[in-house]
Amino acid sequence: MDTTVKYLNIAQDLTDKIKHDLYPTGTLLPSEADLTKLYGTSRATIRKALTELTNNGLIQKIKGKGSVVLNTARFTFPISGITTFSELNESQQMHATTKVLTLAEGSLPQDIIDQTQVKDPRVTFVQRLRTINEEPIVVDEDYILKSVVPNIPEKVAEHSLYRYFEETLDLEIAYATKTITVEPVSDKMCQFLGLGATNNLAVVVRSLTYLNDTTFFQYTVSRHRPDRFKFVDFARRHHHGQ
Amino acid sequence: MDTTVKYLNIAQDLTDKIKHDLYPTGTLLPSEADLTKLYGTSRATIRKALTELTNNGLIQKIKGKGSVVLNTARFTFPISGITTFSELNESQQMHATTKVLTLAEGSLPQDIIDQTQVKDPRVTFVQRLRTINEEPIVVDEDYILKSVVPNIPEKVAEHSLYRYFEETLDLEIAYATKTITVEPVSDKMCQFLGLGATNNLAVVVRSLTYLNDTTFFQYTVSRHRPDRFKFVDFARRHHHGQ
DNA sequence: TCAATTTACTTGTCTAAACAAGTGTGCTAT
DNA sequence: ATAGCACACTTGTTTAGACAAGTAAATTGA
Repeated sequence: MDTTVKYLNIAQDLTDKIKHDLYPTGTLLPSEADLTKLYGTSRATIRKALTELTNNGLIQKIKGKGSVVLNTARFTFPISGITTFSELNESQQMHATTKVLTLAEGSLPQDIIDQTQVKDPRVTFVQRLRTINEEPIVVDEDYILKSVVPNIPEKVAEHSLYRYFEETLDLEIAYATKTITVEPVSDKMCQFLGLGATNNLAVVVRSLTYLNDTTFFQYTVSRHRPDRFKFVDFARRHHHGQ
Repeated sequence: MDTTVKYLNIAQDLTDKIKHDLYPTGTLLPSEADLTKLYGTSRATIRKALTELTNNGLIQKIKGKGSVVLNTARFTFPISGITTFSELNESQQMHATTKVLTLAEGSLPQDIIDQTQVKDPRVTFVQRLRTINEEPIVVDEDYILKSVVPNIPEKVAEHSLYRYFEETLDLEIAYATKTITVEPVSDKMCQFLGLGATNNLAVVVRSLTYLNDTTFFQYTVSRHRPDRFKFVDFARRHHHGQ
């Protein structure tokens, strides 16, 4: 929490104050000059903090006017960015469970080997069923490179892979590429998800996850019940000028 | 194109060079010091340009090493951010058409009035069917506030709304919130999308779009054929530290 | 030979300062 | 009264410099 990095601390502090309605939606934040005095820092540092808030969709800066606090109420379900099931579960108040269906050694699917040019395709394969309020929501299949994570204890699979990666192994997860499609799934998958016979479609989210040093280390296929799937995104318009 | 803003020009130049393989995937960009000399500018400006590339998923910066060019080949279909059908159509090479099904005046749906607190709910309603290679792909329904855009010529609806907003009306589109869900749709919608009787599910993307001064001005509901829908995203991991 | 240290180079953070440009208020001259 | 202007305040861009901290290769010492 004490990041020792000023601009992140300031960004966190401003974020907290916005969430606690100390800076209400629709009002202006103090000007950069005022914030500079308030936090006893330089304007460049304040601006770096405000850039964070802008990227997170918390404020909109207007030249000549100031920083408007945006309505963040609709954003209580932020699945954009890389957020995990456990983190989602903790931020919301829900009765969620994770059941490990499979935990085994195996190899990365061939198309992913081709895509990532990985040398050593040995992986730990984890298949898990996630439920919320006793209702099946999603089946996650993770392929985790053994060259990066040699083994995964069963207890870890039952809880949070990411916490194990980041807190125990000190891996620095940096970025991921995701695709979302809708596809028919196998009968067994329909059973897991509790899908009726009339409809065998699931929402499939495929992720390739990379570490800070750009090494690929995890491939995930998540199959969601279509009637329980919701993806929320905040997007800024980049000026697509010629 | 000549933005007169240095860091954006540099970012565009570096982006072009990466796309043309002048800086190949997996190699390092010149160091910030070298780029400073190359472009005859300050390091802060170079760093602002590199931040753009980082946000766009083109490079990964590694402290002490440099900026690694990422494999952008898989990203030829970037629907993340706010990108429109027309822009997509032009960047890819496809035979796409737009057919205007409805162009009328109306009112914003009540739930959106509540969500946005808009005072004047009068809108122009545009319903359009998009096809690619003679195949129906998506039906877009746009509700555009008359208080911001008084009227929309039919010819504009046939081509690009955004080009009209940005280039003709000089509106500055800033950000949008999106949700993606999967929902059953009406029989008529099934007809438009060419969906068989066995399956009446469509991928529904709802967007609330805002201008630079935070005024809400457009609500869009897009219903996609599930078997033709693909959403691609690049996401960075924010450190969810305590 | 090999481990430890130094050194050079890299990115990350922070500061202070200047000017450009957009917004809004209020005064002034007509 | 009102149109126009000046002024104060806002964010946006750019510069130059300093130090911290991570990486990797070269050097040194045992």
